[in-house]
Formats: sequence, C-alpha cells, structure tokens
Amino acid sequence: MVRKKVTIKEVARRAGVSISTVSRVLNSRDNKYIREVTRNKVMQAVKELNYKPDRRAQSLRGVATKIIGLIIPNRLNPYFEQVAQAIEEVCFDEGYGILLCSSNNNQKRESIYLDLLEKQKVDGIVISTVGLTRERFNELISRGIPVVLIDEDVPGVNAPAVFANNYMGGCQATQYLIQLGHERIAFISGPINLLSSRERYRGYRDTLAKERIKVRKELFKEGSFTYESGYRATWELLNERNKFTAIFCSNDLMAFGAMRAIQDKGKKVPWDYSIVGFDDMYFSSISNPQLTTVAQPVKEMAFRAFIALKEQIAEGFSHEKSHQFLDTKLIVRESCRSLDKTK
Amino acid sequence: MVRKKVTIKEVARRAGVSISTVSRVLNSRDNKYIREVTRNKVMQAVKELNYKPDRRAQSLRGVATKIIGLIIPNRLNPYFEQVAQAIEEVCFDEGYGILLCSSNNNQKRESIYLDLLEKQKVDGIVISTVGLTRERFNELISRGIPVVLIDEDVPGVNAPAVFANNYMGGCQATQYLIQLGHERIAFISGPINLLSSRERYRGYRDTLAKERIKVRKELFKEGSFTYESGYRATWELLNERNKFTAIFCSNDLMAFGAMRAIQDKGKKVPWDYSIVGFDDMYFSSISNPQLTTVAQPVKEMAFRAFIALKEQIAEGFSHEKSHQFLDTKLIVRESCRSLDKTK
DNA sequence: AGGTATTATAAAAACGTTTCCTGAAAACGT
DNA sequence: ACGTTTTCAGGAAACGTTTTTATAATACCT
Repeated sequence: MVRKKVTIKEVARRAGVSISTVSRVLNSRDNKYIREVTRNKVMQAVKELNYKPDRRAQSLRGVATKIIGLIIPNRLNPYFEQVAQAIEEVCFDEGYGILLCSSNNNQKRESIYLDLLEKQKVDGIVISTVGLTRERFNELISRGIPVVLIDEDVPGVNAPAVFANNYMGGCQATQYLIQLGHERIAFISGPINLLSSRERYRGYRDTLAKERIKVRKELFKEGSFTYESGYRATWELLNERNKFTAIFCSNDLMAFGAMRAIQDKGKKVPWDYSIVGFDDMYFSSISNPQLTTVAQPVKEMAFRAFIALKEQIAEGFSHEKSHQFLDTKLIVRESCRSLDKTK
Repeated sequence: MVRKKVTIKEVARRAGVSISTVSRVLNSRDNKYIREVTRNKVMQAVKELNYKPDRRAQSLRGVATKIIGLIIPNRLNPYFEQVAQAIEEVCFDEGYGILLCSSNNNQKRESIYLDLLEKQKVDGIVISTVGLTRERFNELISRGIPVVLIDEDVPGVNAPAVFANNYMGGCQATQYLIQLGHERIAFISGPINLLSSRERYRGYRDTLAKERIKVRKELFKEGSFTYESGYRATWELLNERNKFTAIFCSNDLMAFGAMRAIQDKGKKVPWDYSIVGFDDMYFSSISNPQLTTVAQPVKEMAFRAFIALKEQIAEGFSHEKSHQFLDTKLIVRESCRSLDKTK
C-alpha cells in the first residue's frame, strides 16, 4: 500500500527526458528554450504521477522555504487570533505556510520557538514578543533571519516593526469617557513591562491632565491581560470603595472580567459603571452588553508586517529600522453611558 | 552584516575533525565509538558557532520533518482555536512545529492547503474537514502521508479518527431541557452536510421521541455555525410566532447569536427563553449570561489525535481504521431556567 | 613480533532539487 | 559546403545533512 514516492526522477523517466529538463519545464522562467512537444511530455508525466516538488530539496538549493513563523503570546486572547488570521490571509494568497507558535506569555517558551523556527529555516519571523531581549533578536537577525516586530516593540532591535498607536488609543478612550461626563476613571493596565501597556497608560494620564483631572493612583491596577486579572482588579477596586464611575481596561479580555465583577457585585454596566476596552476582538461585538472599545487596525498591521517581511527577504536584509504606527479607532457600543443629567 | 551561514562543515573545520564525526557526536546514539576528547572538541565548536542542524537537510536524508499540519475550518470560532491550542501543547513537548491552516469553511481552500502540506513534507496531518471527499483523502494517504481526522468524520477514509460523541451531546442537552420542563424546544442546526451536525440533531430527535414529545419541523432551522446565522435563525423563529420556550443551538457561536436576537426582541435569557449551546468555548464561561452548553473533551481529543498520528508515523502507516468517540459533558451555567412552577 | 579484534575517524554516497556548464542539432549566413 | 548562431537537452555539481563503507590506529592475543 505504501506507494513509491514520486520524485522528479520518476517524472523524467516517464517523460523520457532528463531531470534537468523536467526542472526547467517546471520553473518555466526561460522555457523558450524548450520544445513544445517536450514541454507537453513533461507536463503530461507530471500530471499523471501527480508530482509535487519537494520543498525541502528545493529550498536546500536556495529557493525560499515558503514558510514563515508567527509567534504570538497567547491563544486564549482572540485579539492575537485576529492578528494570526489576518497574517494567514495575506500569506495564503502568496502560497506561504505559517508555523504558528504561541508562547503562552512565557519567555523561555518563546525562545525555544525561535530556535525551532531557525532550525526549520523559515523565510522570516513575525513576532509579538513577551519580553525577549534586544540581544536575543539582534543575534537572530545577524544570522540572516528576517524578523518583524508586531504589536510590541523592543527598543534597539534592528528590525522593522509595526504596531498600533497605543498612546493614541489611550487618549481616545479617556477622552470619550471624559466627554460623557466621567471624571473618576479607573485604569486597569496590562503588564507594565510591556511597552504597549505603558503607552496606553500614558495616553490615559496625559488626557486626564489635559482636561485638568487629577490622576488618582488608587484607581490604577495592574493586570495581566487576562479575564481573571480584570475580574480581580475590578473586584478590588469595588471593595476598596473608591469612588469611580468608569473603568478603562487595557484590553477587552480584562474588560469582560471587569463587567463580570461589577455584575457579581449586583451592579450594572453601563448604568452603574461605564467600561471601555482595548483591542476590539470579535466577542466585543457580540457580548452583552456589547463592549465599547479601542480598535486596533489588525488587518492593516498584518498586511504591513507581511510586506515588511517580504521586503527583507527580497532585499537581503537591508534592516533599516522602520517603525510604523497605525491609528487606533474608538468603537462606540453599549458599555458606556453619559453622566450628563440633561440627556 | 550578513554573516556566513554556519553549517556542519564549519563546525567540523573548527573542531579539526571530519563532517561525519560531528554528525556522529550530535546524533549520539552510538557515541561509545567516540573519544571523550573528540566529543568535547566538537561540542565546543558547536557551542561557539551556535550551530543548529538544518532540518531540511536532515529530513531529506530521512529524518522526520518535525512539522505536522493542522487544518481547521474556521478561525473565528474559538472552539477550533481550543483544538489548535491543545494540539500545539502536545506538539510543543515533543519538539514538533505546527503548520496551521484554516480553510474558512471552503473546500477549495482546504484542498489547496492539503497540497501545501504535502509539498512541505509534513510528518502528518490532522484535519477537521469541511467536506472533502473520501477519494481526496485516500489518495493523500496512499501517497504515504499520515492523516488523522478530528471532529468531523468522512466515512470510508482509511485513517484513524477521533471525535466527540455528538449524538450523546445532542441527547444530553435535550434531556436537560426536558428535565427543566421544556417541551417546545427549537433546534438550530449546523450545516446538515456535516455528519457532526446530523448527529447532534439525531440526539435531539431521539431524546424528544423517547420522552414522547412531538418533533416539530417548524422549530428546526439550519444555520452555518456562525453568530450571524444563529441570530437570523432565532429572529425567524421569533417572527414566525411559533411557540417555544427553549432553543438548542448546535454550537456556542450560534447560541450567542440567538441570545442577541432574543434580547433585540425585548425578551430575556433565560427568563423568556432558555438556551443551550454546544462546544463550550472559552467565551461561554465569561459571557453574560454564561452559557449552558455541551462541552467537547477538546484536550483529550487533541491528545488522542496526536498519539494516533505518531503511531502512524512510527509504524509506517498501518492505517487500521480506528474511530474513537469521546464523551461529551453538559456544563450547566446560567442560560436555562426551569419551567417548573413549584420550583 | 605478527596477526586479529577493537576502537576511532574519515571518505563517499545518498536524499530531491536547481543551475551551471557543456554539447548536439538545427537554422542561418555566406 | 562551411562556419557561426541559436535552440534544445543532458551531465554534473551543489545545497547540508546522515549513514554506510573504508581505513587507520590501537589493544589484545599467541
């Protein structure tokens, strides 16, 4: 039952022609030097045998692997799924496969995956890191592997990077809340070792300051981008009986945790507390209530990341550091209400 | 800046030893025929050069690729994400990489991905198909590629398969609803061309019949496993003014659509209508209300699928058809209520 | 000391491609 | 008829490994 593997040699034999001829027919750049009849014989044989060139062998000879590696921090967070999906979409069109790796927010694991991708000789890597060092990346890059950073920056890395303008998003959410009449706005942050977290927070602070609202540190909680951490942070906030009317959560998952905590306390969103999230993952549009949130331009990010990667692959690693910040956008849905009495 | 690629040859030269010696040291099965001092020299060189064997070259010589392909229908449905995550988990431990492909419920695309995986010479494929033919799979298998079916069966395919006992799940959900006092239970199905859909429906019918409750065909709707289709089906149900008190949705995503439709009609879950879903995806536990649903043993399925794949890889394709049905489990949460007056 | 095991290393073949180099045949110009 | 291009196809090297085979060096036996 184990049929013989069909190689280019088989094809050649069947077509009564040499290996090199088969190859030349297939990589038909210059098939002007091939007789129509030969071409047909070969194609015929290829078809009959259902021959598919072995990518490993091809790539050994220097052709691209047509695989890229994608490393994301977390599968449970649908936001990264969206990133992955978007990247897959653009890869599919170009015949690229994706070696998908989720680091589970674990640096060790991320590093192991990096090794795996290197061994597999992927054409390039796009990564949303959870905090690997500049050195680790530059080392990789110096070994000739194209890398592009997405979503999370690592200052000093010699690679293009594309992310959402997290600062802008922080501003937008805060501004919106203020505009609705909120002044006591709690902030639940992501891990502060991540630049993206800090940027969102900076947006929040600056906007508050701009509007001459005091930044209260008792209204700040650090979470870890998980549902549970959002729940916990909100629960604490609620128990500490600090006065606040709104929470700005650094991502949607935590926002859901916050909503649940509020509900478990017998309060209602948005009547008692307004919530805004960050990411705009799919569930934010179908949850109850639907979540007002800051959307990241995921598709655009994925597209740009892929382009940047291809550029590097093609140009033999020019590695000019090009950072691209993409605009975020506030998506107003149901989880916030206006405090304006007149309304 | 483009440093020379480090190959086994470099290592050999640096260690002052032949290529074969390096290889033998590394694949140290029989390194009893290697002098301690040589071993050290080689290891030293490997370390200094940070040498990592090229997987393409290795696998050309017959070693495993250490990549498996995973094809799922749909990225938007977190259920499949969970499957993917579970499989990734077991792969990671064994050093396998996963080429993740989502077919987007498109057979053409699924087939293209199958080709891609074949070209990449993955060690095996686990696939949740959206309806490719028996022939397509058997052809693939006859070419020596281990395949295991997961989640959705294709009768007549010469490969092991593992899925949840969908029939059982259908029974459990229906039984539960009946037990709560519901008799008019609507059913929103997945695509009926999928066996898993039909099995769930069969469970529903049989349970109704067993309890001597009439199966009303006006309470049946076919959806497509998407949120939108669940919304639409429910909306129709509601507009047709058929009397019913509960809906059994063939997956959670449609259940969310149903809940929204009900809410948009000004009704409440579970007060006006009880809902039960199928899959138990992550969001079902954090939604509002939390969804009562039939859980599939995703981790167990993934584990078994991987084991089955490895067996095939190791045993050179025995291909005895081994179907494994795993038990489903009803997870009671907040989306159903009892109609029992006394309660 | 001479022969044979044993141990340690190197050389070479193979995996499936692509591509460079070479050469034959046809076409062309005179 | 002969030389020169042009068109077509095959041979062989190369990619980076592993593995088989061969060879060299040592140890062991008598």
